[in-house]
Amino acid sequence: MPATATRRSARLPPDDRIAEIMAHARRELAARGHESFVTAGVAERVGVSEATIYRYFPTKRDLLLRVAAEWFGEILSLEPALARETDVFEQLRLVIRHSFEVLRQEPSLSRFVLTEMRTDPAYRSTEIYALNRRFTSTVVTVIEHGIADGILRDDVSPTLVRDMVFGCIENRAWAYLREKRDFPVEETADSIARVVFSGLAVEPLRDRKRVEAALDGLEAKAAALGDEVAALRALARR
Amino acid sequence: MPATATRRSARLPPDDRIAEIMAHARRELAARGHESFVTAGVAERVGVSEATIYRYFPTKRDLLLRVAAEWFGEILSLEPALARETDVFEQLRLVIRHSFEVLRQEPSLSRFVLTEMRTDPAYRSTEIYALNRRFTSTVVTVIEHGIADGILRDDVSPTLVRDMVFGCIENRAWAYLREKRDFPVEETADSIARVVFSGLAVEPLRDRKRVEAALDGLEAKAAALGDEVAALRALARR
DNA sequence: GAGACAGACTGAGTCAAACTCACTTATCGG
DNA sequence: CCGATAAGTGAGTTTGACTCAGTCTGTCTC
Repeated sequence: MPATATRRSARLPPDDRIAEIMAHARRELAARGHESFVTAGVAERVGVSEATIYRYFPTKRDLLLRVAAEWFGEILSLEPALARETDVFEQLRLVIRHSFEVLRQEPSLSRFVLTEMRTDPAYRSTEIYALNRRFTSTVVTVIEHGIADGILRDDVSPTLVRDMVFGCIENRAWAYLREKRDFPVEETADSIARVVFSGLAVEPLRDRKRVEAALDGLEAKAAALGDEVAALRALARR
Repeated sequence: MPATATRRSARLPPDDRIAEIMAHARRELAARGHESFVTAGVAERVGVSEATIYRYFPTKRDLLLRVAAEWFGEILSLEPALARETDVFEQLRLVIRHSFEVLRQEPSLSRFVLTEMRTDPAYRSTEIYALNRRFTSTVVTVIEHGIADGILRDDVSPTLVRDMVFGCIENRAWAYLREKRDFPVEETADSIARVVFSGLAVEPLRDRKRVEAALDGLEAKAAALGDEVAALRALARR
């Protein structure tokens, strides 16, 4: 073993090599963002020639896709313990806050998913799509539960609410993803949850029903009293 | 004039050449999308060498930016006659519908603005940003008017509503921008406007106040009648 | 322990597309 | 009609994705 040996990577079984490439690719993606992600950089990190990467991944895009899917999967597996929380408002707030935290902690991944994946005509057959769908569906479920419990109005499509919530999250997050401008996660999550909740709450209507019942009662009573008074007056006049 | 002359473009004053390049670049962008927009293609369309394009535009990105800004400006100048409409709900519906129409009629431009521009760290100093801001601000104005007129609740940030509305529009439009899957513009615009409007409408509260006043009146009247009846009863018993 | 072999690995390319530059030449004021 | 100005370009360079013919090595067989 000569001292000049440029410690080249030893020969490895495919699965190990693939895992190693993906691990380094993730670091490259996290560090530089997908815009300046270069295969040569990954090759150097791994200590292997570029051709080796192309042995296992047909294209750079394919490598990025697999890396992103794996990474995204790991992150989403850390879902907040929604099940334990029973309050609809609190559940909604947790999901929104978790989204913001993911966006803030992994900006490079988020940017890639948001700008590169969504534009792909094959997006819907992507693993990322399935993962994202599973994640956003928690909002739909929460809303549906709210409706079932009679807490939320039933005349609004839960998927429309989902699109509004996540669309809003993205819009708010872009300033951070672009310019690293920090923003109040807690506060924003709270505002969004509150708008959705108060906008969809069924409470005003329920109040009105109670009031209507009270009105009916009062009117009946007033009428009865009126009659009685009239009767008494007639009696008194006699 | 030999028959073999490859009708090269004649020498032109800078402004004319710039205009010509931008016109052809727009066609190229519309036809192929920004992903496969190549400067060589534009050069060929114009009938000029690639170097000529680089004489007037420092980078391909710069050319695209200027083309997009011009194009976007023209489209947004065709704003629907919102001023004439006084109904808050109707105004909201019109803005949303107009957005969908722009997205559908110019998918290549939309994709470019949505995926390439927003990611740019310098986005906020872009002309596109200013234009987009002016456009989306109509929603903020509409909401603010609604609040001022007492039609909408005043405890919700209009800019949050703006982000929800446009975020939702984008999410709904992506399926179309990706896969040319058509979608019901009218219906979706209507749904969004309705959610926002009914979610923020102040009506239930106003109703309740009127009802509370009526209740107070009735209760007072009932009490008065009760007293009178008691007095009359006493009189009658005598 | 030797020889064969599969297949992991790579050096040295090709190719496409953005971008550059030294040079050419049309046009226009005088 | 001439010369200066600047519009225009052919022939590059560069960068980065991707390819391929061939090399080398760990393992398996006998």
